[in-house]
Amino acid sequence: MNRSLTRRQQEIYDFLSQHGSEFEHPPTLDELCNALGLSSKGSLHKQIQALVDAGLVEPMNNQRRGVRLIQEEDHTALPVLGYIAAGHPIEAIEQRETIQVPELLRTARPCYVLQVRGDSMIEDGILDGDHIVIEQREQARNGEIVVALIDGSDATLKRIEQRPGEVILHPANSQMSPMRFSPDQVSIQGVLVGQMRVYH
Amino acid sequence: MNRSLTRRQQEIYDFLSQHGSEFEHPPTLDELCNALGLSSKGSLHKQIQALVDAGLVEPMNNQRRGVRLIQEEDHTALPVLGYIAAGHPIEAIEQRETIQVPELLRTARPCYVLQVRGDSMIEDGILDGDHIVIEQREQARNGEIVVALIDGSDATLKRIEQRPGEVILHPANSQMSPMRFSPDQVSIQGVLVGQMRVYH
DNA sequence: CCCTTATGTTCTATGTGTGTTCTATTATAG
DNA sequence: CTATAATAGAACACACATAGAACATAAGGG
Repeated sequence: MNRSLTRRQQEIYDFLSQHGSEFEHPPTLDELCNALGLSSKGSLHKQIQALVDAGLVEPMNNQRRGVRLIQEEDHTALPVLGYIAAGHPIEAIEQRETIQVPELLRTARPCYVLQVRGDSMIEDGILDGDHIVIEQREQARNGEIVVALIDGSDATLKRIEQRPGEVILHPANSQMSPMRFSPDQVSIQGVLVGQMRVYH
Repeated sequence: MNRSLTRRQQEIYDFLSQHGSEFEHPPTLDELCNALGLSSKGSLHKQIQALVDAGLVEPMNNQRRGVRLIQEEDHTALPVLGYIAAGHPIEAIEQRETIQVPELLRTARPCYVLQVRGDSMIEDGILDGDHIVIEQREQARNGEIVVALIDGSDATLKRIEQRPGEVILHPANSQMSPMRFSPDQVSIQGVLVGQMRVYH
């Protein structure tokens, strides 16, 4: 889809990117002309139409200040919802953040990313600061590592064991003990499908 | 398809590779002529046409600045060179393989990916089967985890400690012992900058 | 509600940068 | 010598860009 833009179109696109991050409202055609050193908004309009056709700018049907860039979503990116530390609610990140996730590390189902806090899974090779990829689903098989919500408030990352009448959450840290709950206390938020770590 | 290029064609191709990584827009034929010391764009055009026929350059149908190299490279992908197991040469993969690597997990320098075999770094959270991202360089700071080549043949992934007159490679496995070498026995192949694991 | 103003849309005309094609000439290798 | 590669240069065709006028539509004020 990223067809080649002409030099001028690229210039206009770059200016729009720049402008969009600085000002709340898109510019008018006249303002654009002024900024780009053009004297004919008719010419400019033609260029912008090319960007619309290229799928980079929203179609502006007679709207004022309608020159808005289409923010094309990166299909390889997933939202980073926040931090997960054993025994605390998931701590949301202020502004919406995303991170690229290789296809290999995700599944066809909806996934999201959390950042790990703490050492509760250290013996399974999940360290403090790691990014983990979670597949969003409400059921898990025994032995899977899940994001579990306890009593509707506290989230934790543990290996799950579901027995008749009870649910056991196993940490991977010999200094911590498995936790037992009744099934109605525990709701599964997702299952671990990938993990990433930065060393630099 | 990859028929042999003539001397001039190779030269042009090389220049285009160079240019493409530096400038956003492809050059015009005139610019190319100038850069290559030609005075006839007609001649150049013929050469470029040969590159098009060879499948190395996109067909430029009357487009301005249409001299683009064909590149199907996914910029988020890195080559997977093979498996690394302590004390063996890196086992190359038959067919060239690549894997997507998030920007966060790589650096600006050239990087490649290996897959880990064995548990020698298990206590640092690097498990059998993990994919690791290696930044290609020949020097390392003490404490960094490196791909080291011992005696020119055996590759291994260890934490490095460089002392005057000796190099110590530390595994992260209490059942294994640090290994000592003289500096001329050890050559650093790269430094660990990222790690990924699949759980599904 | 109408009028004005600001702004987006459409059209024609024009210039020029740039790719294309051609012919002719000169190297270079076998 | 012959064939291939490489070059120059002219002539051409078209993509790209621009200006400017005229028209259409939205927004706001009286």
